[in-house]
Amino acid sequence: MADPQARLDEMITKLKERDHRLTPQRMAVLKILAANEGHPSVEQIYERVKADFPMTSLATIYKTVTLLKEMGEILELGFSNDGNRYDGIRPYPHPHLICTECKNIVDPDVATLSELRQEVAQSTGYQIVSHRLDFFGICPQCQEKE
Amino acid sequence: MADPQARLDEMITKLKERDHRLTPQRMAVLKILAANEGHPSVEQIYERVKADFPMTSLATIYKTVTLLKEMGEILELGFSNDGNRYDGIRPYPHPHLICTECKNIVDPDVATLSELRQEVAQSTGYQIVSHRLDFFGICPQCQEKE
DNA sequence: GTAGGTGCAAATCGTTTGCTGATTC
DNA sequence: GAATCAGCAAACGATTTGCACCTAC
Repeated sequence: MADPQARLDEMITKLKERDHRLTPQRMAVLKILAANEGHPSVEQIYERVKADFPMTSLATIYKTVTLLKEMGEILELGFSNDGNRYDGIRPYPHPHLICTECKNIVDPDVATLSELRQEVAQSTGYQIVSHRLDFFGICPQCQEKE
Repeated sequence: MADPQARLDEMITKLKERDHRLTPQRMAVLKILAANEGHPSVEQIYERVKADFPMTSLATIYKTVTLLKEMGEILELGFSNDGNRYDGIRPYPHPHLICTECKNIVDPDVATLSELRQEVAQSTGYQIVSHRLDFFGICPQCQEKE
């Protein structure tokens, strides 16, 4: 499930099932989201798409991202300050590790997470639907720079 | 540490130490944050303060909240959609449980959380500075309404 | 008296929306 | 050919800022 090409094909299939069209711009956005390098922001996607299609507008990126989000094909990491970030390769809740210096985002392995959800559900009576777990820190590269 | 009055006194002390003043509006904001009922938003604080001081402006609420945030006396829960929410009684990272229906926020007890941080730090080499853990679900009251 | 605070209005920034003309299927 | 999409500009909502007046200390 971490194969960008397979993920891209899957997204394309899902779009066609819903009678959505594959324009060159949209294709470029899909590729970037499926690659998921550093969990890009809309602005970053925009810059990369403009390299191939200089006419592209920000609104188009937003529209495609919103569509994929509604389809559940990408995971949105919302931030109240900076812009939101997106994960197109693992569109389900999972922990993230965010470098506060370079703003890169990676996926750490966390073994004991599902226990946490159960623990909270049992002790509170809530019906847990989703979760969000972010760790903030300084990545090894940025530590060296200091 | 969950005593609103003690927390209020502590905030007042911290403000005076920094040569900040205690205006009636600011006092009202502090009280609401120290009570921490449901982790209020700026808008909610504004509405409650206006009950006592109708002249109060939103900007003043924002300025006080920003000041307290910078002083580390309140915890900000940023949300990219809805407005941010604040915790004035436990101004350090801890898990939250958010009802997606009524938007209320409570603090669940989670035992195994500190292990998680260590696990991530060790396996990634990051210097973990902070974290954020949110669970989204439907609270018992809202479950009954359905 | 003075540093700091308040209230107002305007500015900001990420995101959304309305519309018109173009494009995919 | 028709439904969908792209691009542009205007609208939006939460938050911030600039500034003149005010007030706690």
